[in-house]
Amino acid sequence: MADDSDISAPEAPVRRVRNIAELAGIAGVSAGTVSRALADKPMVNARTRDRIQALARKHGFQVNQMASKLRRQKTGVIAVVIPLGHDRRQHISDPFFMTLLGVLADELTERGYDVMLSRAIPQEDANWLDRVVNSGMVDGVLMIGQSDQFDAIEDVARSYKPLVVWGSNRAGQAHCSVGTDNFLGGRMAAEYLLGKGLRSLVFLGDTTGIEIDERYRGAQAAVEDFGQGARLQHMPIHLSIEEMTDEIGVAMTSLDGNIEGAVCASDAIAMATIRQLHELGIRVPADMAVIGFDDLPLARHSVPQLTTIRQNIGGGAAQMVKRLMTKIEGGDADALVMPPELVVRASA
Amino acid sequence: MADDSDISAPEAPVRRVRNIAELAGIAGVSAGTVSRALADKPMVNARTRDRIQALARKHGFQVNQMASKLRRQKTGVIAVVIPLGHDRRQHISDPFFMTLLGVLADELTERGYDVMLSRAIPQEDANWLDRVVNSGMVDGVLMIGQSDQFDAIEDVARSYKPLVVWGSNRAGQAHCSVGTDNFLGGRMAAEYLLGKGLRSLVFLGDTTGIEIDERYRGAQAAVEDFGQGARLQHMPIHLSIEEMTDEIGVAMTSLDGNIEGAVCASDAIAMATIRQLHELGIRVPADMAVIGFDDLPLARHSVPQLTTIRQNIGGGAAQMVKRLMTKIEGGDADALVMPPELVVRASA
DNA sequence: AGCCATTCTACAATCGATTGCAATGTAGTG
DNA sequence: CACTACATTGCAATCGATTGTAGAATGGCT
Repeated sequence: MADDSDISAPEAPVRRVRNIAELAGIAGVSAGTVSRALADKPMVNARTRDRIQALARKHGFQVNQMASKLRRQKTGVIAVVIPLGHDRRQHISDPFFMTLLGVLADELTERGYDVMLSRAIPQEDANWLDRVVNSGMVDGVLMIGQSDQFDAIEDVARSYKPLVVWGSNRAGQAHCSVGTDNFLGGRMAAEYLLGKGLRSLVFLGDTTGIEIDERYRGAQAAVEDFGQGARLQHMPIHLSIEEMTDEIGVAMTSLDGNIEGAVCASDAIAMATIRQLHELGIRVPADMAVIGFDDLPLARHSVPQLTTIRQNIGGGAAQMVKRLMTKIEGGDADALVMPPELVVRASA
Repeated sequence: MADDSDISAPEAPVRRVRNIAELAGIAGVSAGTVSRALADKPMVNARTRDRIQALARKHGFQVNQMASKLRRQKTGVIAVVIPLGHDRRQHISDPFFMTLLGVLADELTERGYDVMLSRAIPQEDANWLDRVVNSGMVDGVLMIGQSDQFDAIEDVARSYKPLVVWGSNRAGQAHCSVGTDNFLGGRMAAEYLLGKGLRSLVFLGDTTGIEIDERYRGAQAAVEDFGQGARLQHMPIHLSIEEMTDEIGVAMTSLDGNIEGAVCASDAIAMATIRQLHELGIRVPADMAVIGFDDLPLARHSVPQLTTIRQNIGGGAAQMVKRLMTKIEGGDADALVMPPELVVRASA
């Protein structure tokens, strides 16, 4: 009977309700009751609850998350941060970032969390991580890659629990990481090429970031162990697509002797390489074998399809989120090092 | 002299300060002064300001964003939402989404905004958009694609100003959109193939979403206008990479007669198509021409490189953000329809 | 009717930062 | 010395929702 819309026209423009107090006024109850009703607390009478919820719908009312989160000291937001440490021109749209981000976002939204995206540039902002962590905006932090910020991450991780990082695991490190055994992956890639009888190899990738450095050292180890005159040259290739393409072109023409196989630090590099070789009239894999790293969805879309070292991105993302959840709940979680897997397709 | 760290060990563990009041206590001033000092307000004495800022740094103090945002009624957060209306299995990691998201994120972080990522599934949640808009969590909303939610978007846009959508523009629509002339793009793609003497074409893409539907209708118009026995078949292909691949395989073998050219609704579809054709021993472009849509970065990485209809994603993203900013400041912004551009590479 | 147990609801404190206004202090001037 | 002007700082209200607790209302029972 206090419901005015029954009297006025059915399509009457309902006044926009901005806060709980107003809605409480309309419903003739107190703000506390409205809050409990909207939260489906059992304490409030079922009839009042339904009435209030209907009223809220009718007036298009949504509780103000800012206020709610402040009061409850819980935000329901997870930050996904991408440190662009060693290669600041690397774009956030890097295909590996994007792929992992996509899977993480799916996983998190499914659990009712919102995702906040942060791009961090350590050179410009020394306590980049602190800023995210202590902003009071997020319940936890997922990080994609360690870049060259291992120590900075360690610092924060010692006092901040809900943090999980995609990347390498060094013995005794404080932060919880989920990632692939990069050294083994690099080794597998090189061994595969060596096993095919190729002796003159090149590693394409910039080794400032620790993950790629480990891949390189793995490949090196494989070549050294193999002996028999096998050798591995090294060309640092940046990760931004624009730079990458030219650098690879230069690399291909400036290398020593006749290269038979390329171990690439990522699928993106591998694809750019294949394309450059194609333009130089060098056939893959007949004239040169190319092996990638990551096994991104697009690895299957190249021609020839990419032979690559697979990281289990989907499984890894799920594990990152799972570990983060237990950490948010106060538990502890250990690091996860997943075995890489050789995926033989057509490029090597 | 009140500074205890000068007396105790240099690496003394400093107590973690959680709020302004605590820091104010340490500094011997009031909370208000601390707030002003940290915000660099000119009102506070330079010496006190520096002292307080130093203290804040030392104790690793960051103002609580939740509280700050609540008080200031401004969040500094922009939501980027992706409606998965017609194709819920479409993954958030779709390459077009990811590419646009990447550019948007770069653009927004540069302006000091944080980015909140939302995946919306209209079937499961009728007022998905309302929820984002009225959560009090964001200052504005950017939407990637309209999917089949044109009306829902219109509804919200009528009362909610700071909303900009990537997608099509229909005469008289209420929401501000930035996008490509999809009809013209589809037409250009088909005309290009027709101009090469190809007569039997197929359009690959599901037309439930309005953008792709317009591309299809553009291609149709081109074929009809051309006459001379040219014809266009249609195969709906879903957008998730997993489904796509099989569907294309089926499509290629079940189509009527000898297809000479494929107009693809996206680069992702085009690349999957090229690969499938490669496996069937059909050469591109010698046996069949394939033209994509989008010109994603990866279009240059396929072999052969993709001929495609270019959408100006970078420019469009910049325009979306610019329009959103003027809308946030209370201004008005009109829609932008960008001309597509034919990029001829090697696949057609 | 009277009493107890049970359910609901209202009140008020709280989360942490911001900001208008009042109050204090200091310097400058006649 | 008195008084004004200005620079700083403190006080307290406020943003909007949540929640412990006290008290009111209801129902059942003797």
